[in-house]
Amino acid sequence: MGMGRPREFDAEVALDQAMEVFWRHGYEGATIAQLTEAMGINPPSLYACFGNKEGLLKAALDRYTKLRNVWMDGVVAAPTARDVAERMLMGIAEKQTDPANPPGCLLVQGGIATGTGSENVPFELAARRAQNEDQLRDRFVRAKAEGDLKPTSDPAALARYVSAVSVGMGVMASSGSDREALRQVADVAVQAVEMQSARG
Amino acid sequence: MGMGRPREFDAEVALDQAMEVFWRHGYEGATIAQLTEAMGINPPSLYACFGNKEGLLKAALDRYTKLRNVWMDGVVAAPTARDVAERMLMGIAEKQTDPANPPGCLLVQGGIATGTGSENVPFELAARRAQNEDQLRDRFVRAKAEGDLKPTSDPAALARYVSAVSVGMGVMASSGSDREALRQVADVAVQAVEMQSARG
DNA sequence: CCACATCTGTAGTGAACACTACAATTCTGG
DNA sequence: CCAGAATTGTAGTGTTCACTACAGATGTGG
Repeated sequence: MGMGRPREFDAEVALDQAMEVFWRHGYEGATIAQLTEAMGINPPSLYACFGNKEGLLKAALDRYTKLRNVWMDGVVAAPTARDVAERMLMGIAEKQTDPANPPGCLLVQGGIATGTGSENVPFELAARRAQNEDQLRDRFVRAKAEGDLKPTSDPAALARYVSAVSVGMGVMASSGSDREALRQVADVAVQAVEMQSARG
Repeated sequence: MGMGRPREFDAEVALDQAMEVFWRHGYEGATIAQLTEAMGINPPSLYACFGNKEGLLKAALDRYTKLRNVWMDGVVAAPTARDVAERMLMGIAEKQTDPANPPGCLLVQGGIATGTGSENVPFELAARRAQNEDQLRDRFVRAKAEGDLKPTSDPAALARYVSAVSVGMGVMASSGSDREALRQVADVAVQAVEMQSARG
């Protein structure tokens, strides 16, 4: 018994193309026709490989968050809570205005509100945003234990705050704000974290 | 020559219902069937009154921003830049988790990314968000002139920052964050503005 | 009371959507 | 080289979408 005809496309390359379409048009705004054209395949190949449109989105999100987590590991490796916030927000200002990608963040652009039948998508995106927030919170908990953050500081609140600013910057980027505008936002935002630092 | 059969529904009441549907499902996620049912009218009445789906959205946005502007006038009436930021962000924490409305902000939920043919919608929302930012900026310019904000402060950057935090809070609210979580974000965010205050 | 203008409900319209049936093709194992 | 398994391109499927034609209803001006 043979193993069948081999796939003629690279699933990861195709996923990158699909990711860009979802990033630019959102889950519901992206059509199968756009996706298959960008991926360079025909609908049956898409469905055989990813199940359905939502399965394709999840695969694209997995790939997106995987790359993002590598970056986040570098962010939380900064020596202080203040530097973590600065590295994160300044990095986001850069990434979200990188002309190599659509503006903004896939975890926001993917879909905040949806029609009936796609209610699952916003939850999926929110869950992945929450992962980043958790990682930040853990880092800030450590910073507090180390005496880097004030004893009165609230690491969870700080993490939520940095996460909220990131999302806000993503929306700004997608609606045309340039890199300098985002840097200014990041610069102001970092000062709030600085105020919670022991030597702030 | 007569004036024709009079309209049997109240356009403002119908708009409120349409606003809620757009708020919950976004522009593209809202269907004409959902809109007409919520408004209590049939499609021909909708099209006769508002032109098309996008015209209905614009009318709903006009109504939304009109109410919001009244509130914003109260916000910028606060005595200091810091109090303006606090009043705005704490008020947003409350409004975006008000069970009388869908969670979040219509100017975000309405549509960040869209499919082909609705590219105009995100611009429309961004333009209305920019109005609020401009109003904040003007208020912070005044605060700087009054010596309330430091001479080194950047009113435009501060306004952008507060606007970005507002948007981020809106996304958080729509993905399930409760009022207390938003209040914590607002509380941290205000501290950055406080640092730019002359007596901060 | 009649001509006319506008609204209302019913019942569709064509287009676009996500998804798939099917037959031809290309591989592996024996 | 042949049988079976998986992928491929073509060409659809039914459904849902925004939007509208039309006929009856309800008002105003003369």
